[in-house]
Amino acid sequence: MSLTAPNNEGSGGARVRLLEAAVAVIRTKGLNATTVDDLCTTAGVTKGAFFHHFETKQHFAVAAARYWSETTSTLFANAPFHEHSDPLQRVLGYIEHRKQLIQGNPAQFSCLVGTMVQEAFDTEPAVRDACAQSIFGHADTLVADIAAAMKAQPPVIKSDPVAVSRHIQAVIQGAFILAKASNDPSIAIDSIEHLRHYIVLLFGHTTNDPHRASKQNHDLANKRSSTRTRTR
Amino acid sequence: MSLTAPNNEGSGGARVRLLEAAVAVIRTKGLNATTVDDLCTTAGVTKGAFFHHFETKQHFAVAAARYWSETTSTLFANAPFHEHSDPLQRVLGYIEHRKQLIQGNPAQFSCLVGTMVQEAFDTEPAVRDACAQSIFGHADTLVADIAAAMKAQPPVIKSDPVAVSRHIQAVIQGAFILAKASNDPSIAIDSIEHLRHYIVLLFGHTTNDPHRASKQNHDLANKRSSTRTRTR
DNA sequence: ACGAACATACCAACTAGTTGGTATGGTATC
DNA sequence: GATACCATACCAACTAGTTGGTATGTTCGT
Repeated sequence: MSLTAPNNEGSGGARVRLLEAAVAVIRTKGLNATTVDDLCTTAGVTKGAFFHHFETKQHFAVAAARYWSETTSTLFANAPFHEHSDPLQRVLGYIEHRKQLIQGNPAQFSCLVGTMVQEAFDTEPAVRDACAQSIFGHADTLVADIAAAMKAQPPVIKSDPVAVSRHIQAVIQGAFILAKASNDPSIAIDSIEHLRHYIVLLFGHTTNDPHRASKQNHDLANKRSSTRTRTR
Repeated sequence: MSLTAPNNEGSGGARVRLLEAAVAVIRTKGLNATTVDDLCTTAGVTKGAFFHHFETKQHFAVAAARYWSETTSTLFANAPFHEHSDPLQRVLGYIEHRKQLIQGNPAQFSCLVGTMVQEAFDTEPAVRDACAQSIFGHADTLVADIAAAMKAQPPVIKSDPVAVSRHIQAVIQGAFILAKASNDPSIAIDSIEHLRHYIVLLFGHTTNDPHRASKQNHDLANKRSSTRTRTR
């Protein structure tokens, strides 16, 4: 067993440690303000390790976006809201799930790729595309349920399931910006709540019953082991 | 008259030229990627002028946020949607107005302070606060109309006018992020359209009449001289 | 002539990326 | 089953270029 290893993870961990560091640091400072040295210090590795695993900082940003996609998609795939039998309840359960993830500092609950794409969209196409794949790939996971809900009960305003799934992401991303500006998560939560109202109204549930979906979701969460770690 | 002046605006213009440059450059590259030299080159002035007018780059960012607030608030104050007699139509007119401003490159229609706050919220409180004042100050301009609309016709789900005004801003900000990621303004437009649907549904107008507010707004715009320059 | 509004030249600190080297674990050979 | 060989993972020191900021002029309106 190695006694000289400076980190306590043994060999092979630098890459993942750097990507984890990216999630933490870039969400607080943004992509351009995050230096390679920042990342190395946070990850507990040296610059040599960084450029061994990643050709350039830009390549690293792309890898970070993909890493973000992979880790978050796993979390959402295992979230309890999928167990609802009704597709509309699954959609509302997703929104409720997103709402419950919003707490603490914006750097802890906001979206890595939403932050990065603002800085990279016009200057680094590769990073932008990786962020786009992350956002729209995530949105796509909602389309089937939205479409099924529309088939079961036609919306009061004719809508495209894909466009609705993207609108949901837009509201969430916008809520993060307002939370960052105000330094107050509750403002983001309020906006997600309005998003939930919209979906409810869109499917003709005009009665105001704010606790219904929320309660069902909560019950499901208690049935399982709560696997909350972080948000998207 | 000066013959030696390197810029064609005469003396005293450097400050405004730098602030105009900030709007253009920061919206495409972000705050941290924008160097002081970038700003000076774009503005056609030298570094000496920059640091004559602004103590530090951070102070400049605060000034840019305030300048953004001032210029955009003037534009919105003079927009034609205020002429609607019905408060709900004024709110829908605002949304329609925002939708029509979305075209071309995201750098041309997206929000300066929404971009900046993502980079500055945790590292530069002064910049964050200036951005917050810009966003929430703008949202506040909608509150009176939303409240009046609610008094005239109670919403189907009880809502706070302030929270609704902020939700509107959240959707718009989120729409910008999706437009940047996809490099496609139409995705942002789709989301604003869903926002309009939400307001319509919230006030009980369950009939799908998508052309009504849009048409009225368009008629108003034709009555006046179109003063479109740029968005917020 | 005097201060406000610039311009020019410069610097110390920082940044992405490089170089040359070391530690380690696996594998083929005998 | 020891040894030579090698690829991968990593480290410390260095470099060329960039960055925010400064020190010292110069110009111009009044």
